[in-house]
Amino acid sequence: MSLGSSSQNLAPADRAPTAPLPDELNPGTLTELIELLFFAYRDFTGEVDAQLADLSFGRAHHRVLYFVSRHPGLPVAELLDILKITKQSLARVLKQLVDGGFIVQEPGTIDRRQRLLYPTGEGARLASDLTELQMRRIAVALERAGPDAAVAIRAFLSGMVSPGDRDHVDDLLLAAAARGALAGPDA
Amino acid sequence: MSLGSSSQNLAPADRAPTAPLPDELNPGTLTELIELLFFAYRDFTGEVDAQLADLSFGRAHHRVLYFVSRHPGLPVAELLDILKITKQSLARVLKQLVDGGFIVQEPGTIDRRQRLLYPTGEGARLASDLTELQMRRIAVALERAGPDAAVAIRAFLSGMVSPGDRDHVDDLLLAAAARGALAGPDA
DNA sequence: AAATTTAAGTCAACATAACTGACCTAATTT
DNA sequence: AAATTAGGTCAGTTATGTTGACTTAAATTT
Repeated sequence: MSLGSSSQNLAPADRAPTAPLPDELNPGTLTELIELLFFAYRDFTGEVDAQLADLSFGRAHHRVLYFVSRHPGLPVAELLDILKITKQSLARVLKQLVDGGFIVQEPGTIDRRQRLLYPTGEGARLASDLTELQMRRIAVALERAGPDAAVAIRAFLSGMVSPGDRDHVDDLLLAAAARGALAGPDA
Repeated sequence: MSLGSSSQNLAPADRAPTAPLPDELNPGTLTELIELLFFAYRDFTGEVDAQLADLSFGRAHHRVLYFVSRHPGLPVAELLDILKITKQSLARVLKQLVDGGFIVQEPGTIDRRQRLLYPTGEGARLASDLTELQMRRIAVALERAGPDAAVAIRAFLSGMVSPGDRDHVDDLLLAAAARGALAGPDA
C-alpha cells in the first residue's frame, strides 16, 4: 500500500483514505518481528550451542537428541521428516550419539524394518539439562510478554509453520503432550 | 483453535491444589514453545533459502543483505556483532555480494578506516522481495494469534534475547524505525 | 511364491558456512 | 612517535549439509 515504516505523523498528504489492514499488520511491525525473530533464535540456540561445544557436539546433535527424547520410539523416517535433512546427513550425527551412549536403536515390533530411537538414561539427562536452559529463557520471555500471552504466542508460532506441515506439527505436539514425555526438571 | 493441551477440560480430579506458578509457565507449555520455535524458524528460513538457491546464494548471504538493507551505512564491525560470526566468515559472503553488485562499501566520512555498507538498487530490490515473503508469513501468523497479540509477541521475542544484548537490539530497532528504512514492497 | 516396494544403512565426493591463527595496511588515538 | 583500531587477507580445519549409487532385510503387492 503506502506507508513508509510505522504509521502516522508523516506528511499527512499522501496518506489518503487507505486503511484496509489493522494497524498491527503494517510493514514496520512486521519487519520488527522479522528482525526480533532472528535475534531471539540466535541467542536461543547460541546458549545451548556453547554448552554442547564442551562435549564436542553441535547443534545437529542437539536437535536429534531433543526430538528423540521428546518423542521416544521415533522411527528414523519420522525424524528425517521433522528435521528436513537427508538420511546421509542424519547418519553421521546419529552414529556419534549412539556411539557416545546417548541414544539406542530398537527394531520396531510391528514393522521390524524400522529402527525406533530412544534416549538412554544419559541421553535423557543431557537432553533434560539442555531443555531446562531453554525453558528458563522462554519463561523469562513469557514473563515479559505477560503470561496471558502464552496462548497467542503458541498460535503465532504455529501459524509460522508452512500450511502443509502445520497439521503434522500439531499432531506431534499433541502426541507428546498426551505422553507427557520429557516432563522437565520437576518431573 | 490449535492448542495441544492448553489447560482446562481434562479430568478435573487430579488437578489438585498445587498452583505455585502461573499455569502458563508449566513445563508442558514451555516445551511446546521450544518445539514450535524450532518448526517456526525452520519454515521461516526455509522458504527464503529455497528462493536464494536459484541465485546460488545461501542463508548467510540473506542475513548480510537483510541487515545492510535494513540498516544502510552499517559498519563492518557492527555487522559482525549482529551476526556473531568472525570477520573471516563474513568476508567470503560479503565479497560475493559486492562482486554480484548487491552491496557497495563506502569509506566512512568521520572515521575513514570504516567501510560502511550500503545496498545497491538491485540489492535493495532483492532484499525487499525476500522480506516481503517473510512479512507475509508473519502476517498470517499474526492473524492467527489475533493482531492484538503483536505487542506481546514483540515483548516475548525481545525477552528471548540474551540480557547483555537486549538493549543493543532494542536500539537497533529504534534506529531503523526512526529511519524508516526498507519500507516494504511498495517502496 | 515371486516381484516390488519400503525402511534403513553405507560409500564416496562435494558444497557451504562456520572456525582458528597469523599477518598486513591504513587511519585514528594516546 | 607509539599504540590501538577497522578492516582485509592467506591458509588450514571442522561441522553440517548435499547428490548419487548401492546394499540388506522386511513388508506388501501381484
